[in-house]
Amino acid sequence: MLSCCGEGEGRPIKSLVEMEMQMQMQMEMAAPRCTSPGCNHGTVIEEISRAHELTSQLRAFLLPLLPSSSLSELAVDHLTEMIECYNSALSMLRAAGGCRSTPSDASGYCADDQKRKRLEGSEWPVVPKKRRNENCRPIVTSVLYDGYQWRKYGQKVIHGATHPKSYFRCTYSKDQGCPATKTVQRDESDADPPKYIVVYRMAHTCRTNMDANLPYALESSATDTTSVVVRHQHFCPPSAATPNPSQSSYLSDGDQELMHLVFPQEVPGTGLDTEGETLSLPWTWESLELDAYLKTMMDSMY
DNA sequence: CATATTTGACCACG
DNA sequence: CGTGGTCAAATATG
Repeated sequence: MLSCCGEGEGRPIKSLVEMEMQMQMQMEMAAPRCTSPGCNHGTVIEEISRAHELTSQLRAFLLPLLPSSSLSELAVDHLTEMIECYNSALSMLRAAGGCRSTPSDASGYCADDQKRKRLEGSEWPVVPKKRRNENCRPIVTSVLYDGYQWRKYGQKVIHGATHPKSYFRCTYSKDQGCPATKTVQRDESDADPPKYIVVYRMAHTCRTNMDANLPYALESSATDTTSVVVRHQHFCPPSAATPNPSQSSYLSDGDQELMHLVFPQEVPGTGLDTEGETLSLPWTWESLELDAYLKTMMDSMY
């Protein structure tokens, strides 16, 4: 019934590789344009930001589809690495061109390796009461689902900001000592769809998502349906996997609107109502005409 | 009962 | 001392 691990197994991978190549080409083409006289620096940043956003969406959309295989992990790794590259490129461009950066972007992009090493050997939740903006990865995106499971632990009204900032830590922070945290704050602009400034701190050390799901998928490998269902439970956006609003990491205080970010309006049949309270899920791509949607995504990049 | 969110308090940084 | 990040008790939900 669900063909995620069936005959269509190779298709997502193929699409993924093709799209990776195209997006990398776009990124390579965008950078040189930046150096030409009269180049609109902001436009280049805008284009790369768009590519970054689309890559993030692509990764989120493909996670539930990929079968459990080393090739799938490789593909996801590539996508993740691409996102990192976009971040790096954006930070370099912003630093070089003095362009507007996000509020938390003052120190620019920097890898988390430093901080990861610093935290090695320490026990959760030994984290500084207050962190600086060092070792953070600010991202401006309209898609909040990033494939990880987050637990909200705080919300603050930030001085001068219209919208509150939400604080999330990895769901497995206690179980596995994963130090990953992130903050999400809606951008001040009235962009449609609304943009969110997501600041990631620390890298995930937990084995979740792809890896953590492998045992489940393998155990139920006898029936593809079960396998897929389990995978959906883990990969679904938190708001979808946990219809209970109080158990959603994204639905607090005015964040109801975030629901559509997980299920973009271009994707039909998500079963979401406008209140974000009733979900006719599980979320399945079966009726989503993935190919058509991916094609639309790619077309929008050119 | 287990798990997740909410929210006021606390605390460190600048 | 103001601000932002985190804690933890209260609360909500299945």
